[in-house]
Amino acid sequence: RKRRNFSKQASEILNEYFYSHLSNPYPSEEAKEELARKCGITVSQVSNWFGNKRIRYKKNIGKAQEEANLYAAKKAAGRNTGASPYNMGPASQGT
Amino acid sequence: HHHHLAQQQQQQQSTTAVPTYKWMQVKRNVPKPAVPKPAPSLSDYNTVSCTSGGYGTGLVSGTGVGLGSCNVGGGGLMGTGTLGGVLGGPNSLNNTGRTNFTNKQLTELEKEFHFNKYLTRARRIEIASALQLNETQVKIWFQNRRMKQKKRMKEGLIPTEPITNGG
DNA sequence: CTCCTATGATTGATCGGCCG
DNA sequence: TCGGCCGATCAATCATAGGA
Repeated sequence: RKRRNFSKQASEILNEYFYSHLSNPYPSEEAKEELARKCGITVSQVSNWFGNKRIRYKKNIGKAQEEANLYAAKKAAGRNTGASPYNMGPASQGT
Repeated sequence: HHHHLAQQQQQQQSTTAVPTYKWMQVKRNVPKPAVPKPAPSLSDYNTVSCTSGGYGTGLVSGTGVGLGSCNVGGGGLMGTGTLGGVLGGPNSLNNTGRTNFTNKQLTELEKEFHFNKYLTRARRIEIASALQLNETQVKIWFQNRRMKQKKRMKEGLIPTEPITNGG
């Protein structure tokens, strides 16, 4: 069985969501479905991706993650002028 | 939407410094990292050093950590099982406390699973004893198994055997 | 081709919520 | 109140893909 890395575009979408919700990177089932559709992968793969991302982010706290955060933060800020790709409900965020 | 609160610890204005959120500090009650006992006494094996408390800043979700630290030598459910095999059990405990199920054990468990997805108390005891596993181990295995099959159904509608499509 | 790192998938075990 | 189950997640690990 050969594992395939996700497309650059998919990784981009996932990272955008992750860093845009760094305060609570736990997408709801609904959000996962949306991400899966946009990334062209399954919901399970989205779950796996976030699971790995969270764990690996924690393992690198104080290394280069902060840098990555900067990357997405800027990106999100610039693109959100119109149709933001993060319209999905995160996971009981805010009230 | 459970033990994770989007509670901000600190909001730094500098872009280079990322705030530390709760989820980043969430530490789970990691199982016992095996028992480093090169010289197991044949009598005083009762001294089970459990990593109770002491997580300091760690946000252990557990409620009043102290007893649930050790998954072995507990009580109630696992009577003779003893996951960690304090008595030098034949189990393949990893350095991290993760149990390495043997092929035989997995085979037996899977066989049982095909027979019935849910176990009864009696059945569990039998299997646990037969496979030399903890009752909890068997219970958890079935739990995970059910979830796994469910997931398979959702993706490929194919229970058991993740056949690799030739496409 | 070889060595090392990044990354997706797997899985035993944990957490909180719900039910009888 | 207690034990079992569910759904989600954690945390360690496996195997492979990708870069130098």
